[in-house]
Amino acid sequence: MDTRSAEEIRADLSYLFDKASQALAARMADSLATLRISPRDYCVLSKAGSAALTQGELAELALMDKTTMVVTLDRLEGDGLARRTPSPTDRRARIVETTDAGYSTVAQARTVIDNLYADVLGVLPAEQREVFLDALVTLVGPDGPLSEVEATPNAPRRRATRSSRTQ
Amino acid sequence: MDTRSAEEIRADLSYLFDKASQALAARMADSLATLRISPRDYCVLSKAGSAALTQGELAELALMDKTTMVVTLDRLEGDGLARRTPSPTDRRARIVETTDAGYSTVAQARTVIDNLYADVLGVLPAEQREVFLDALVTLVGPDGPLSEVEATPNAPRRRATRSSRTQ
DNA sequence: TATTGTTATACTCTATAACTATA
DNA sequence: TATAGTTATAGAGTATAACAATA
Repeated sequence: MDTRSAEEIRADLSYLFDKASQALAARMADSLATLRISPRDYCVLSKAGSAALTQGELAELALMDKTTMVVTLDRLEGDGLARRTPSPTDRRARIVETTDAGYSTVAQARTVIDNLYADVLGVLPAEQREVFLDALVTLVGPDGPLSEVEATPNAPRRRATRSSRTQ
Repeated sequence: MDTRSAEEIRADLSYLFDKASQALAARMADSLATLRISPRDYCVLSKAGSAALTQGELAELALMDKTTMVVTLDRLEGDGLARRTPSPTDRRARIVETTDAGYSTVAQARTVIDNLYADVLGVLPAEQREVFLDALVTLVGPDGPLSEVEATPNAPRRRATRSSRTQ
């Protein structure tokens, strides 16, 4: 797979983070697939459960676009895990509620995820595990060098006009 | 940004890895943009430099599709950083060479990346830094729980036939 | 006029299929 | 027949624009 030496790989922080992130995401998706939901479904469902939020509020909380939320809720509602109820105070808005089946799925998902994290972090001795997590929180936390996700997520994503379609 | 408590965030391994990976990728892209290249450009350019590889070999080494390599090399060649030369032994194949400008850019990029990594890891005390990197290598390494990227990268990505276009 | 949720659609990214020229 | 590189394009994901109903 990788023809580089162990030292070279250890020095490649981007590779280490990317691989860790992707591999864990893949295992997470596989695990949650047994419950017929995606990681995003879990994210939305678990956040919707407690509070009575509108779609827009939920989208903001889950850091996704409102149009992506529409698609996600369409599927969750179709699968009987969530429900859209008209807001009593604003006839434009719709409150997202988790169904009983949804609560059950979220509970099972929590167990699945806990087991996954335990399995992954279990390979590290307890002491090293704590140091590792502390370091990760330091890097990613509000004052850390990996705090911001800002800038250049992809490309401008602007709609093409006749004049901008130069490339 | 994140309304969760510090403990909740510390317990969310997916979030920590995703944010670390994305934030570092963003900083990397920003840094390399000053040299007018993308992270992928650097990856290809640095691997092409030493050996005299064909496009296909280079694509395999860089873990990308040969069609993606074509697009990448089109741009690198257009920018005068790489060159395609006919293979002396196989008239179908083309050897990828790094130009003098390409070598210069790679050298500058290495410095930029080294500085970035030093800046990021510099927030950790030396001892913690070593424990952290050891742990990361353990998790991601060949015998670790985050070794494989396998399975379900996205969706099947098969061309639609009349019968499969059910969804 | 501004905002909520929806629909339609455009843009990026990446990979599959088909093609040309060799082997 | 099989393979290297190319081109065309499909598929997935996600965001922008426009719209209807309501504030």
